[in-house]
Amino acid sequence: MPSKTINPEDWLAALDESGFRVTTVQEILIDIFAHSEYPLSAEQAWDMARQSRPKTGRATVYRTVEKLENLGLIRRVHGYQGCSCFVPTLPELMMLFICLTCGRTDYLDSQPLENLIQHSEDASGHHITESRLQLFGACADCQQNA
Amino acid sequence: MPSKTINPEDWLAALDESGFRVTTVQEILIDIFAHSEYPLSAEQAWDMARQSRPKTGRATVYRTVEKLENLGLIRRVHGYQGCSCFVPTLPELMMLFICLTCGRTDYLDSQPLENLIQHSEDASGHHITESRLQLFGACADCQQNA
DNA sequence: TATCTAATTGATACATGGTATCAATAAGAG
DNA sequence: CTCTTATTGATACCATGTATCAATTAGATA
Repeated sequence: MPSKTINPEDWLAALDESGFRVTTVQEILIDIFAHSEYPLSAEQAWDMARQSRPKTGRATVYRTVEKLENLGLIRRVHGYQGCSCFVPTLPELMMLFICLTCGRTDYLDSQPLENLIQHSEDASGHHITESRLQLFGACADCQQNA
Repeated sequence: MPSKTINPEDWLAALDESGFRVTTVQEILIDIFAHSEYPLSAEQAWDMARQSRPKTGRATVYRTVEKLENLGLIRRVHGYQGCSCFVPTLPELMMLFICLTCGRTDYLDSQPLENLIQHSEDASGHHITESRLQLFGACADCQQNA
């Protein structure tokens, strides 16, 4: 089972190493995304950021979300309620599962996906450089409580 | 290798069977989507529809696209240039490959995906009811012409 | 610590993609 | 052919995201 630990310190270090400044707003947003169990939109993140820092600007949040996405720290969720939410990226390539009942996300071992890609490349002749897989359904907990 | 034939007649029949009226605009749009090699946005479809019927309204196109999506005749592509384009749905569940060079789509056999889902269900305890997989890269043709 | 410079920010205006409204039109059942 | 109502087009509207630009602030340097 893959590790599911996310460390905000590492994100700040990644910002720094990429030549960006470490600012208050970015610290707040990193903390928000790193600790959320649910996918968050920029708009939701803005609401949450203003709870701890009311004058936070909307554009700043959108810019920071874009920056975090470009750095690979968060990734976009292509869900059933649109495609504007983000979850933390885990170090290894992992498949994302989203529970349609409680909304929580889980990361699954991606070895089967790597096998699938290899197989599909061989069968089709295409060279596959990127993949995007998401799984939806009822998580183990929600099945029990149904 | 799965069949890749799309028949506009079947789409019109599907509209009819679902209790919708078969109108000129919908015929035009069905023809556009059924014959496009590339994913099309509602906006692009609107432009194309107006070439054969200039007074076609924008809202009508958006409504028709939504209807076709709800009927399962077209499906949304979650691509790198946004998530607002659609491709025809093929009868069987198939994995979508999109060439990042020429933009064309290809449908691959989805048996490996079904195996993957089965495996992930067993390993995680989640009940998976929906999946969304897209593959990106260079198609066989574009590799040769590179 | 004080100074300096450019990255970052917030406010605003703007652009894009999509939806609600509603009178006019047209599909298709009788 | 008539009638009912789904569908349409025009318009206004909304939501999400982006460009602009003066003000602020991180953090390097003195």
